[in-house]
Amino acid sequence: MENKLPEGWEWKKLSDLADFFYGGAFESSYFNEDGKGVKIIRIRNLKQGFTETYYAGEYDESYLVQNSDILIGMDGEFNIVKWTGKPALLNQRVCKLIIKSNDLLPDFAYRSLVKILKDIEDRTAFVTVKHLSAKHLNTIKIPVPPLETQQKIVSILEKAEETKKLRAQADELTQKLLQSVFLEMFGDPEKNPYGFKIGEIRDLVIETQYGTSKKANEEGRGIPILRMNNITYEGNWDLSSLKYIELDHKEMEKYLVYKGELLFNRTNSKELVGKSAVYREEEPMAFAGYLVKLITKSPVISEFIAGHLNSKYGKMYLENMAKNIVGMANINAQEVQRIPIVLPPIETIEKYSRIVEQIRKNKNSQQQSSLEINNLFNTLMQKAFTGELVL
DNA sequence: AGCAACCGACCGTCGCTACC
DNA sequence: GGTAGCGACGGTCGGTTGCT
Repeated sequence: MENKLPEGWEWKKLSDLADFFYGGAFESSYFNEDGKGVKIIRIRNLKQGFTETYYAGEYDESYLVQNSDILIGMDGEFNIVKWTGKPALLNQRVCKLIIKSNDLLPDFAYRSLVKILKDIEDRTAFVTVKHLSAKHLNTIKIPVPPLETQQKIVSILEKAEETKKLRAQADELTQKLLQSVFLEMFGDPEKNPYGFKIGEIRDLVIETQYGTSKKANEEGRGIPILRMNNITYEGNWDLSSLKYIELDHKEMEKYLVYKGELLFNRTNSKELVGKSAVYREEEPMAFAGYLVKLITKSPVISEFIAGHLNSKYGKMYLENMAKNIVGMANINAQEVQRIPIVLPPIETIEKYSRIVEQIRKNKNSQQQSSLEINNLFNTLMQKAFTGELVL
């Protein structure tokens, strides 16, 4: 862990350069979400996507967090964030870090701690959730270069992060491009500006099949089986967590999906029901019972239906179909086929399919470059704090 | 085939206890 | 008396099963 550092760098104990303040156990009966009192920072608030909580009771000023203070979550994930916003109260299990030494830039400390905490988290034993102790925080040592070097490293990492963000934005744009190509070629289905014939999905489908309800295994016995979490909301495939299933000859005939066929998620939460994607792998896979397979006249038609179902209009239609159901929403094989769809000439559909394929090819190479950027970023992080970065 | 209850993994938070 | 440590409660969510 404590490797050799270059000239001018030094391992220093964080507790010598900074003070830790731990949050108090504020009475939860004073918690509210109506904005009464002062904002309180609980562990969940170090992550995005949680509603803000306020505390309406008495408190000591020393528990207040100021803008740009560094906060560390001590339960569950050991998150670290720079607080932005008005002063707020520090709840129990959250720690505030105040750099007191002039030899350490807060931003440098913040960035080096991201990795250090991740390493500690990886090594922490746990029963239900991981706990970070104050004792442990006090033993943390960080490599400290001269101030000038710290500044350089911080600005390099900020730039690298910016690049990562740009890449992510480009990926998002590609997704939008797919949607606008559909809209451009076939028009808003509600208005049907090109005056295409309007039909139903059933007009394009030869046959539908439900998948198998047999239990899957994770050990890799048998062939891979597609489940609902393998289809993303956007209609792409995420094959990162596959399960497997053993099928006999007869079941193989019923429960395999082949290249160019369309899969539709029939049971899920209201927002996610109806996720659909065209199967694009050469080797067939099995599919689970909550997916419905639509066999169409040709792969280009599958692509067109998927484009329709994944368009803004398609999503809206699906959500309305499932609107009266509480909890798990359901759309069966008959109902999918009754969804209205424009029926453009086959030449237009073929052209659409060719464009989609081209965009997907680009997307794949983009994903490759995203991966490379992420790897580069990790290497950069690694090198930045061991002094291997040439500045 | 349709549906909802059930299951279990996940994990943030509570609050008891030991210790200074 | 206050704080740090930590076991476990219980909510949530994705997925599965079993009843009709």
